[in-house]
Amino acid sequence: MGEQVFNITELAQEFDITTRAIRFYEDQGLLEPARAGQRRIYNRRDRVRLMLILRGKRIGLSLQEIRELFALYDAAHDDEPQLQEFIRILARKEQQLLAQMEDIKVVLTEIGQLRGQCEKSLGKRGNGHNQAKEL
Amino acid sequence: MGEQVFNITELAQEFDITTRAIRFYEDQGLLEPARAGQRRIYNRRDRVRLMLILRGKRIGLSLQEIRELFALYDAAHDDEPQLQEFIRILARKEQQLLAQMEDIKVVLTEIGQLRGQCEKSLGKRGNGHNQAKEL
DNA sequence: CGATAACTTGACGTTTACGTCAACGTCAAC
DNA sequence: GTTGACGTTGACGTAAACGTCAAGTTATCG
Repeated sequence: MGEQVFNITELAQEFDITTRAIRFYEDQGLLEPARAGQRRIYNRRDRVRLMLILRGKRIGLSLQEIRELFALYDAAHDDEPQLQEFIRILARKEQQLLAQMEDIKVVLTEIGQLRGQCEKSLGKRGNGHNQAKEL
Repeated sequence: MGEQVFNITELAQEFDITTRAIRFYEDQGLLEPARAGQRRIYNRRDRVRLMLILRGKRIGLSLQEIRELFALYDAAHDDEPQLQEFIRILARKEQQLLAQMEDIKVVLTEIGQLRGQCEKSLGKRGNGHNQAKEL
């Protein structure tokens, strides 16, 4: 009934990051793996944390923000002011994410239009001087 | 019939950035405003460029990527290989953006769930030891 | 036992995107 | 004419997120 564990290179390979990055996250207080001697041993919970870190990064959170969210989440279960603060942070981030999604939609639309234009001008080649609007 | 122009502080205020940032974008080859003596004069086209720069940043493009896209867009009208490259870059970025939107959706969903939990535990207070699942 | 591989802890270097002076130019207002 | 307000060009500083050695430790294989 031994719990499943991982070493640092396994995690690095699984998530396609460097071991240096993983140690850096630990330096920043985002991970606290157990040790066997001086070597780091990661359990499933550590692995989940790492996944959360990486997803946080993908949506534009800084490591500091991720750490704050971890800390608040840990504290939020029995401290009401912390819990309120947690909710506020989440709401604020939600607004940022929604705004970002709007930007992304706009850009995707424009990409589609531009690609349409490109392929058209590839088809009827040789006109060479499309009027470039305003950019 | 003089064209509408702006100076650097006007643009800085309008877009809530510093003049330093605007000059930095020029250093990086993203803007080329006219000059009146040594002072910079921005026209509507410069202003649109600045808007594009800022939107590019908001969706996670580096200044270098933005510059490349500008350059490719400029060249793409009469150079077919450039145009193909342009399309490839746009397609790649589109995939990144779609993946990012997926991440954002997941996080927004979780934020909603967490907020629900928070408000519930605020209502029926005093149980103090919610089982924190896996985080 | 020695070699090799994998891991460890510093320590310093790097890139991006500006911030922050310093020192100077210029133009209108007093 | 000088005093601000605003603008300019360097030059150096900074924070985030690692990369890149260097030098030592531990485990394992033959």
